[in-house]
Amino acid sequence: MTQITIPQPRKSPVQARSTATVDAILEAAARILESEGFEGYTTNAIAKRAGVSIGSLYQYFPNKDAVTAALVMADAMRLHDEFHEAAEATRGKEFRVQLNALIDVVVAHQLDRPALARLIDVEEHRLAADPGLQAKHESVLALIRDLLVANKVDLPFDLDAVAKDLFGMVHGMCDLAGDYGETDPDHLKARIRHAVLSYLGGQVRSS
Amino acid sequence: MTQITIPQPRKSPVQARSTATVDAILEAAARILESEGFEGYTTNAIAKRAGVSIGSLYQYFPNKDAVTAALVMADAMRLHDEFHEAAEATRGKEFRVQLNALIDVVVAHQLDRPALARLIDVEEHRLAADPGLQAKHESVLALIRDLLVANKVDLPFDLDAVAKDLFGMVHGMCDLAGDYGETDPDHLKARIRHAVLSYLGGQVRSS
DNA sequence: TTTCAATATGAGCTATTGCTCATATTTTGG
DNA sequence: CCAAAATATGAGCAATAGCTCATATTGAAA
Repeated sequence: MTQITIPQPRKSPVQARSTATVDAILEAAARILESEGFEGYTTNAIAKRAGVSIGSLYQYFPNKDAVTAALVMADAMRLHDEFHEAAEATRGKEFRVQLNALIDVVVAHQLDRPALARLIDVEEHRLAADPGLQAKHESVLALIRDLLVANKVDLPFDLDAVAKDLFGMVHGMCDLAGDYGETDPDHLKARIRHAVLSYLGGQVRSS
Repeated sequence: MTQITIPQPRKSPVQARSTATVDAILEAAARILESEGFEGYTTNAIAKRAGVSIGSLYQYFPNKDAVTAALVMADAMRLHDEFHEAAEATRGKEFRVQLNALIDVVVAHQLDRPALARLIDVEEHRLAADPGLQAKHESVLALIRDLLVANKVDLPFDLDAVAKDLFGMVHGMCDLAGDYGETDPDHLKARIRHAVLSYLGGQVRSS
């Protein structure tokens, strides 16, 4: 596995104009990845679709990987924030309600743009060195684990592993559902809830 | 999503010599994907690593995608065959035993070369048009579903969806375990069994 | 208004990629 | 042993990638 280092942005945007440029570039990058895959994912294509010159792109991103890294980071951030919001919004409620809220977030995030999610996943691995990314992931898993601890879940496995398992299984089920073009998100959610709740077994009672 | 058609092999190898060449090319392709990712995955690199001239590669594969398609197909075939063997070997035994055998196959397949498995997954999507591939997948899912039917699993979801869910969740758990560098496959298997068995809930009894 | 920093532009350089083709070598069947 | 078929070779072409840089435009502070 080749090691990849992502240099810091060449310039930080200070005027409103340039922030818009950066945003347009990231949005264009996402859209191209989604519609063309890695094939059409070139810096020239990104710039063109963003309605921006190639020179502008390279004024804010030192290289192609930096664009991708920013895209991946934005995605991770979104999941992270939505996850924490959902946890906040259901604080103190029934364990089952809290779990459902978190499941909804992950399902929505994954089903929103399935093709994009999958490719971001791959790039996420290639750029895994980025400590910021790992921190976001750890944070999401930690939140799940805390929820398990708070609700005194007791299983023959350590809770870190359980947190990973839950996240992984939800992810995996969404992926395959996306592949087979499942249309009804509620049916999927129902099954995922069933999977999660039964994994946690007798542990899920009303408070 | 750009549509991709994979032309048939230019020539079919007939002598032992050329079969070896084809094998070497596929093995090299796998190894490069695994160690360098999409970055280093070029036809020239594949030929070089296979110890074969670039001309030879293009004598058996009409283009780069054809190499990838063959690689993906070989991988799908391996999983498919191992899956059926495991099902055969445990035919008539307890449901739980049969399930465990199938889980072992998937875990082994996924944990064997995790990085390769993930990239193959992506390419599998890009080349999803291939009917042969889809057939293998359907076949694997059908086998799971048959197992569920034979054991009179009764859940509030249709069994096709359940089969997908089981496959997806196992896949997802393996993926994440691989990401976090879990070393002990037995611990992972134990958790996966727990997840699968509890999803199937009270349905899993001794025959 | 003037001045300078911030931002934008895109022609085009260099490196690399997928791939071809004319040629050489090996194997096989008679 | 010999032709014809199968296989192997690799220099190099056309296309395209990532990226630079000299130049132009815009915005804001004075």
